[in-house]
Amino acid sequence: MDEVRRTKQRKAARLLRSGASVTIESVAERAGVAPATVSRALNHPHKVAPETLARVNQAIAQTGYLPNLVAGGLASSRSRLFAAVVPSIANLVYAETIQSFTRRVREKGYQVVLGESGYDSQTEEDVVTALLGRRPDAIFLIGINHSLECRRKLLAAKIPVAETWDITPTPLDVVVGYDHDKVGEAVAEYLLGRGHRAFACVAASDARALKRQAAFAAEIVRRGGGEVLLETTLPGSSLEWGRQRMAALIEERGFTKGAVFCSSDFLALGVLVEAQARGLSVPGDVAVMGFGDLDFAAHTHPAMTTVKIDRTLMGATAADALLARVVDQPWPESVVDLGFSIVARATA
Amino acid sequence: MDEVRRTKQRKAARLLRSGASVTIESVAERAGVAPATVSRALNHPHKVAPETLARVNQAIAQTGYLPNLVAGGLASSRSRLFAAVVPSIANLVYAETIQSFTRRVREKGYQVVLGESGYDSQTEEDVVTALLGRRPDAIFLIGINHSLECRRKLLAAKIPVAETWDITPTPLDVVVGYDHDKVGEAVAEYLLGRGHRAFACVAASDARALKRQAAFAAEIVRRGGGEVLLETTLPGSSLEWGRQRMAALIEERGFTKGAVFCSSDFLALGVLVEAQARGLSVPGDVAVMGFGDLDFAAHTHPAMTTVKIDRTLMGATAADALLARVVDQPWPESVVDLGFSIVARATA
DNA sequence: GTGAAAGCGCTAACAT
DNA sequence: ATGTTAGCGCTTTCAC
Repeated sequence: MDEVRRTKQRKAARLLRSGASVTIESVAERAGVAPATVSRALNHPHKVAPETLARVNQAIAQTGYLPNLVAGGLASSRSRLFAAVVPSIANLVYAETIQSFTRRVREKGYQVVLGESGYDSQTEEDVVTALLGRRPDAIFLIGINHSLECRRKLLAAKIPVAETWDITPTPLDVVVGYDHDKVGEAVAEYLLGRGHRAFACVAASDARALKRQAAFAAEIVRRGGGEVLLETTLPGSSLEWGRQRMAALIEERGFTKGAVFCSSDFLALGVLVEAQARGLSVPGDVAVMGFGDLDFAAHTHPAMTTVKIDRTLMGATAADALLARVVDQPWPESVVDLGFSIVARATA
Repeated sequence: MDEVRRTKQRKAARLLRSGASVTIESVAERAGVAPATVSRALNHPHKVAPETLARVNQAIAQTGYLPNLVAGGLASSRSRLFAAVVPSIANLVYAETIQSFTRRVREKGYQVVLGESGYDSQTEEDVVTALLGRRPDAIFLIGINHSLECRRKLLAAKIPVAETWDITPTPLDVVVGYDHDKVGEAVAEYLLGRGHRAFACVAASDARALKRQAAFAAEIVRRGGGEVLLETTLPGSSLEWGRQRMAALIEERGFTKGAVFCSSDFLALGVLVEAQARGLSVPGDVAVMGFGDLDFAAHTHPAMTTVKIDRTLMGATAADALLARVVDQPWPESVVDLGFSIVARATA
């Protein structure tokens, strides 16, 4: 008895300190029902009598009760949290993917914890590990290259995993993306078809951009287009680096006539600006091709020819796949190829 | 006894189904200590004997134990989670703020749940409410305009709140940003000082951009610069809208000589492109001024004159303020004015 | 349809 | 320095 009293005292002290936050118990008392009924009213309203439901909802409104999802998550082993890790939040293409992903899962009552890998697989592993501690119901990743240890941890977590922005026959779970080799080849074919005879390729040094670059160069060679001048930048992408690499192409390699394929629209915009600033005409002297079809691509001057990737659909599809798996609904495909398309505009 | 057995059976069944995830208890058994000791080894290593610590760490490594932060959060009433809500994730300026915020809090072992308000205060309220259910230890917001109900809920949550990207003498808690009125005035002064005699201002219709626009126009008038042609776009910012508004300025308002102040660098880039596409010289005919000093601004052609905002510092400072408050360390200032600076380059 | 009871996996006094 | 104990606030059988 004495012990019980002491416990109550401690509890009271804590509540006082924490501002006596309202719990399911206080709502239950007010509504004259058991806590379990309040829980049901919230999570399975159809399992509760209409009038009881009304009383509970009234009590909730009166108290301003906000269910504690941490407690709920622990009790139900469903955190209603999805984890997402991207190379960089400040890269528009990933930001847009995250945006559509976040919106879609939010519609279903899930929230997103965000992590950033900085294009580094060790960091990715660390971030993934940290996020898994939050026991997310599913996880969203960019790319298919993860450290062995990272893959192991992901598998051990036994949750749905979506890999995106690439494609592979052997995904960890679901993969939704497109084929970078095919992009490189398609661009090579397109540029050759436009009659260009000299080629360069400026790519950021991240795994996927380099894959496109390699495939592009190989295909140009295979089709008799000759050697491709290769330039790379740090991962990420910026107008500045595009200008820089184009300047190098012109000054160090004498490239003033031909087509340049860039691994991102920002890089391509830089190449375009640098060419124009030096008095070269685009596409007359140099043709420029971007990648991504970001918002601005259609509105540069001249309008940018690029490769369109549906980033929004990619985020939404990954979300749908994870959502389906989380509730054990069928989601037959484990490999979703969203493809890409070449958008022919004026720069190439 | 029978009951105990039934319980154990249920537990066993669950573990089997869930893959028998390793808990603090299994680690404790393996290390030959009590669960509390494992907890201490993890959270207060200095409170544990070196050799015990070693045994525990070994057991952790052997089992691949990953502490359940959900359970930990519930037990300690510290979720080690920060919430962040921004108008749009796909807007570079917010993405960069989130990036520096996320990085800084991660260093201290916190994670970030992300929400998006879509520039709408009702949506903001909904998102904030949902995130508060996760019992974050602190929350990061953009702007100082929140619905009354939203403010109420924020206050009721009794957690540190950082408002950013604006300044006010009456923040909910801490505010770190800069003064939009002063920006408008400073730009007016700058442009007048450069000898311009006709003015336009293209602004996205979000609260802060409109504040800058109004202050700019008022200051131009006050200093005898005449009426300012005002154009607005939807919230957000894009090159496309910049071109569009500039086209309207030229065609509908006959604006072919003067200075245009834009509420973002993307908008300014659009204005620049449109002017150049129409054969107007920049800054000869039209001067263009942006806002934000995004990466690309220094590398457009001509280089863009703009207003520099330290987005990275803003995110990091907000993070520091919240981190300090969460651990009850002193953080004296409740209003942090990061200021801004005009970066005079070639377009204006 | 509703209530009682038993945890979810961890932390934090408290006792030793 | 370590173990014991009592919850954190909720969900979920299981009875009724």
